[in-house]
Amino acid sequence: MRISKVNKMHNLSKNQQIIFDLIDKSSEPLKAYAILFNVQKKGIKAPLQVYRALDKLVEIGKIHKIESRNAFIACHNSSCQVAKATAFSICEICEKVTEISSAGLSKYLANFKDKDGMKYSKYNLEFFGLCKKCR
Amino acid sequence: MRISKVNKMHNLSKNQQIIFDLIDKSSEPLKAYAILFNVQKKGIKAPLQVYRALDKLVEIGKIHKIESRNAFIACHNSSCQVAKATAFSICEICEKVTEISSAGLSKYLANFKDKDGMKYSKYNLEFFGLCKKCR
DNA sequence: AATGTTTTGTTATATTATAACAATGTGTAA
DNA sequence: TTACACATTGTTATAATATAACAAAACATT
Repeated sequence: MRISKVNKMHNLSKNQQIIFDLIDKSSEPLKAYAILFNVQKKGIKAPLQVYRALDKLVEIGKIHKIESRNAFIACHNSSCQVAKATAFSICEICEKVTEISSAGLSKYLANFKDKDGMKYSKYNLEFFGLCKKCR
Repeated sequence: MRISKVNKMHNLSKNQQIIFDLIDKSSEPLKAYAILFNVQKKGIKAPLQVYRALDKLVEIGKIHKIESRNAFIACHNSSCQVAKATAFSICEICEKVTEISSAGLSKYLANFKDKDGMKYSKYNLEFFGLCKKCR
């Protein structure tokens, strides 16, 4: 049943919930092994358990990977619909990362056509600069 | 001498030149250890020698890192001026990567202001989709 | 020639991520 | 409810990516 699968509520599994809660509570992006150390007391002992949960959470849009930092943050866009069209600002001093939700930006990028007239509904954009505090 | 330093021609060092040549001739992004294996016959034996050259080449804009792939491609923008404002399209099937040079896109992104009115002159954008051949 | 800087060479190690396999749990439909 | 498909877990081992620390050589100014 394709459609119900796609639309289905994602009840997180035990490990997924533990790891999502940790990332969601964090004020900064978390790296996989930082997560591992933090959840060892909860019985998650191996890197693979962490990576599997991270993969799933990324797939369903609950978290995003900051590619330039190999770190993960919870999605704070409207109900995590925007799993595949992400934009972030990253402070080069304090490493603060903020998810950007700008209708204008996402519209512009979703409609962008390359030289071959090709459009892309999936993208990841990382802006770098100095945040308010570090400026 | 600050100014001459900033503007100076980058005569590549021996290792930098070897590694740049390899990347420049490649039709696809190269990973660090793939580079290492390819240049061992030229006397570059250790990962660190590769990473140092890569760091420098990225810094001076001769190559770019494709963050989502941990791979490197030569810059094909007009004389590599655009070291810090990069955009790529990536085919999710064949992994072909193309650097996008669009005046409109770079203008839009350079002028983009976030909620705090903050602008960013440095960014990296990766589009994902299917290339012509794989569509 | 003296000086500061960059680059190199080298060994070791840290960090990030996946392979392979067996077992257990969960949702769904007959 | 039982059986089936599928997702998740647990585990050990290993692959892939990247940096630390230190000494020596090369290079570019003065």
